[in-house]
Amino acid sequence: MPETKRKKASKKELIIQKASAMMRERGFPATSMRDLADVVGIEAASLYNHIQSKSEILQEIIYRTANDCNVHLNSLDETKLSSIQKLESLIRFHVQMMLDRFNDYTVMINEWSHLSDPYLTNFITQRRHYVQKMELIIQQGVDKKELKPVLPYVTMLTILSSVRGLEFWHRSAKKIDPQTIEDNMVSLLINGLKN
Amino acid sequence: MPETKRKKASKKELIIQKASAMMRERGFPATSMRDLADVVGIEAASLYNHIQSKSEILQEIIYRTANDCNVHLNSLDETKLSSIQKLESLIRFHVQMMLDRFNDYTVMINEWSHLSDPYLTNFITQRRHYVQKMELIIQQGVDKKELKPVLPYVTMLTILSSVRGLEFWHRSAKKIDPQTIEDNMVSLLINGLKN
DNA sequence: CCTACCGATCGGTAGG
DNA sequence: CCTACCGATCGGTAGG
Repeated sequence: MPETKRKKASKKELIIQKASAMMRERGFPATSMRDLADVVGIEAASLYNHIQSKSEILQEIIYRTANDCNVHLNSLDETKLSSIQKLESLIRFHVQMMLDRFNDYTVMINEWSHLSDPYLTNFITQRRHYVQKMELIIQQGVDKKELKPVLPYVTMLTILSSVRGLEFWHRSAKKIDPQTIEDNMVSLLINGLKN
Repeated sequence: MPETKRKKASKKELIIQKASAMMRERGFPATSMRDLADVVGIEAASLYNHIQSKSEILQEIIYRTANDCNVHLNSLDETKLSSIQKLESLIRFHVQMMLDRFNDYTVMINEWSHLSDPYLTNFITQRRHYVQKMELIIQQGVDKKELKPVLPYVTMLTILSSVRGLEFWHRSAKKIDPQTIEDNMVSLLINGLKN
């Protein structure tokens, strides 16, 4: 029955969305299924008609988000952008993920260690590949003299960490608009890299 | 009896040190007093002869670490360093905190939200003052044309976040030595700021 | 510093 | 989707 299935799917989405907000705020271990059920508006036991376990929720949030990051990074391969343009695209993409999908993105970078195997191991592998591809882009920029002779590893860390820092901005009441934040971060990081 | 007191104090230190390592790894909520007691080598109930509560351990770790940061920042007021030199000193101090006192520093920046009031409110206030002083240093550098016309808020976030990113480096098996990491981060950030 | 134990809460299941 | 409930584990205390 499509109707039933659609309703179920959307209820599952609601659960995951509320869980994402709660896990971002309190962290995975401090998020109880009873509190989650409360904000969804059902009893704790009823959650299990839509999801299999608390762990499954975390897996869904993290794997979807990680997948979107991978898709973006891979799409850069098929472009003819310069290294510096690729880096700018990466920075803008991550800033937008942090701002537009705040809960999911923050849960991914803060709570991944609470995944259980084999999902934990798989995530770590995915992330290793991701940062290696980023480092390769930076290395190519250095080789072509587009970038200063920076260490790709340190540069990659600095870029991803700076975006992560926007979590702090997001929580605060600062009245700087998102586009200004994005542009400033791009120029600060890119200026430190340009040759 | 000084002897007894000294012994007790050192046992308390041992408990806090082991707790710091465990809370860094798993987070505060996922750190159980029974697991902590195991690595200390006593029964869970015996922990309470040395500490008052699980919360007290978190408070001790965070307040000591925050205090050291405040002391360093305040010491800059009494120097005649330029804005850029002050920023470099700040970056080096935080990198060293992250590398030398990895557990404590990481617990502070990742687990502070699990403090309970009034410690939580007090910590947030302290942190707000800290970042405001940092922003003032950056603003002064902009005013004196030592720095590019960056936004102090975004710049402060970028610096602190970049240091936080070293947590990732610390966990990895990268064979870059600490001094190289520190120097690279200083040059990457300072080069992006210099006028 | 231990044994013994408390009430509360956890993730999850049975059965309807 | 609910009521009723499970065993496990939590932070912490009493008493010695």
